[in-house]
Amino acid sequence: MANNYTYFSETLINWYNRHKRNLPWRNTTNPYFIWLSEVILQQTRVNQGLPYYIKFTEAYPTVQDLAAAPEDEVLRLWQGLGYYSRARNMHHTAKQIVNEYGSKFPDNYSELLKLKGVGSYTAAAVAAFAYKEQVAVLDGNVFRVLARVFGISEDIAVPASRKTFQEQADKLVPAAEPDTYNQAVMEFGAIQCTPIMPDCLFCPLQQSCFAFTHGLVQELPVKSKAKAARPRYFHYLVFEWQGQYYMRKRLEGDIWQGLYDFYLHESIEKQLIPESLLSELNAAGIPVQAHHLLTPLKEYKHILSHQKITAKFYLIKLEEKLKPEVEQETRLALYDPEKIDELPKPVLISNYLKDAKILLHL
DNA sequence: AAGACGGGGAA
DNA sequence: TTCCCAGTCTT
Repeated sequence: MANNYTYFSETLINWYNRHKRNLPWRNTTNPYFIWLSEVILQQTRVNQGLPYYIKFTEAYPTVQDLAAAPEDEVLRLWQGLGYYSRARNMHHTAKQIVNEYGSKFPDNYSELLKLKGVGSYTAAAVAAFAYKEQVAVLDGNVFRVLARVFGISEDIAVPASRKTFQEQADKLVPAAEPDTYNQAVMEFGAIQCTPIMPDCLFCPLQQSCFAFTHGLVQELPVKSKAKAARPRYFHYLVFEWQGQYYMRKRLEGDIWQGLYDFYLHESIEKQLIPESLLSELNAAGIPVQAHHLLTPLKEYKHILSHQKITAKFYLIKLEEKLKPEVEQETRLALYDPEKIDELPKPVLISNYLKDAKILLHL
């Protein structure tokens, strides 16, 4: 053992070579594929991201293919993965790579960091995996492993703690194979040094682990609790006209930017106030009366990490199409079910469309 | 520094 | 229920 740092990295690489999963983005040094996988895997478990990685690499084998795709198509492929700004930023960056970088990826950490949607984690990951740059990735797994092995008790939810972890992480990256080492720490955190019930009994770092030797495995890492999700009450008006449905693309400033949903009326309290809705519709020039608003039987609960949405859908058959100026003002447009299938939609909306048998597959 | 931003799976 | 996941951007 040369020193503790090389012991740590060599032990992890040895462990990794015996326990690693065979994942497709590990069998390539193509920076485009690696970047794609890293963006998909941000705040996302491997099992959830894997099918999306397959879909994206098949639909867009090169960065030029991704750059050339319409945004709606990219978001539709991303549908269900969440954090949709990742897809929008990724698309933006693909176009930038093609138009400003001659379709060639930046080949070092600091240049990668300039790309939209590429933060310190992704820049380090691409630099290490595609170019073998000696940089340390720092993700949730690495925070946890370092906190336990080295006994770092700073709150990992606080940005200021990052410095301590980054300094520790930087000391550990070997010059020889930074790519394998970085894969190894993360894989170790994902499989062995898990958040709950870590497999300390068969851990190769057991005797050198601060948390294990001090009986602090349950206490590390320290992470302050997230705020409670705020409740929101959505009343969706599903306007139908001759088998077609009015939908609209969501704007920036709220969840689901760029995805399509229906006319949305939000209420502060759970209960809909019909007078409030009807006057709003009247002002917008949409001919709906109180008796059209039959209380839906089903209530949809949609839980996000920061919002708890309760949604009801009111299907309203229109006698005639909305006037063009009303369509323009409300940004509503008529789509048939085949077209609706192709639109990128929040999971909540997809669930409704399926239940209402407006969309049969999905 | 704190908040916004999705959705799913494990215990 | 609670946690948290191969984080980034905005304010």
